Amino acid sequence: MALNENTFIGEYAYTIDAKGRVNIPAKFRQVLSEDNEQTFVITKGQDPCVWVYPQIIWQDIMIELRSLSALSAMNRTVIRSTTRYATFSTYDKQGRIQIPQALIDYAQFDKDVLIIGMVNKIEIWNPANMDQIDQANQELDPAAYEELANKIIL
Amino acid sequence: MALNENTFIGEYAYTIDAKGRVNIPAKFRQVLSEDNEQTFVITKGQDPCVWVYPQIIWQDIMIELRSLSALSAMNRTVIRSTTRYATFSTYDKQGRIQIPQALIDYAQFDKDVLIIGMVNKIEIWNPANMDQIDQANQELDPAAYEELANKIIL
DNA sequence: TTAGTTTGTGGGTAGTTGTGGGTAATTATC
DNA sequence: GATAATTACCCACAACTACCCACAAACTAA
Repeated sequence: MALNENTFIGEYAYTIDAKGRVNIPAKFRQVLSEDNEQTFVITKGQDPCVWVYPQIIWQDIMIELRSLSALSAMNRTVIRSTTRYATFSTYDKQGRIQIPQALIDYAQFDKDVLIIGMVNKIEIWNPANMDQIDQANQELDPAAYEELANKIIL
Repeated sequence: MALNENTFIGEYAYTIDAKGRVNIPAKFRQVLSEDNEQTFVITKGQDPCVWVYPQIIWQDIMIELRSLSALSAMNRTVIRSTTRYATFSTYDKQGRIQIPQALIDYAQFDKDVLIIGMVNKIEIWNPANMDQIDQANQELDPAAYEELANKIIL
């Protein structure tokens, strides 16, 4: 795999139009591997946002989910929540994907959206929700956050 | 890896032009390893400055981030805050990279900038901020200096 | 010193990108 | 099966970006 294939980083302020279409940032389209065939899987995020996977990555997620035992109620919940809202979507000639209405409602999209590269997937947020949630997560356990961040930042 | 590959030292006074472009010092370009493909990752520094990684070094950060499960809210926050302000940037024929507007604002760049080699990454400062912050940091905790002495021989 | 090369800085132009909207095809509803 | 609603595909355009050329200053070598 080429150096940065299917690796998404950065933040982009875009809009969602009346038809529920959102542009995939050009930089994200450029790092998509060929075998993705311009197709993403759009699903519900764990946070109040929308997750968008390249279909190649999604296949790996499916394999992982398959390996989870269905005996655990927790496992079943995880499988259900990631699978339930998932749809395939190929972007149009302008590079836009269509967000299903159910997810627009869930993530409370109005017009402006924030698109964030999350390495192996893409998050789409209502900007108003973003900072609020992120802040709250960080304050859950500042010490643990600090430790983890220090381990990663070079 | 050759001895001085991707190792940046020294300080350079350059300017940022109206289009937000900054020159990468020739000496820095010369020590870049081939596999960097003339590409850097530009992101927000911990101090009020801009950090620039060769993409090879950034790759290590990405590997760490990929290993974090998205089921943990804390992990998601760490990934988000790490990648949010980051962009890939290949330098142009004149050896310049483009600094995103958000980072120009954050680091308060006007026209003059100070470029500092930080061994495995590069820092870009507004010269006015530089002295001030550096001074403050040194006075922060003399004891911490002593502690560091046990780990590093200068 | 002088000529040739490299380096830093500025700006013009063509192509790309984000966004809006129109029309035809498809699907759903009665 | 007819009509309405939705979706897919196409075109248009302003704003932005990448790429190219130019040039002066700094450096290098003879």
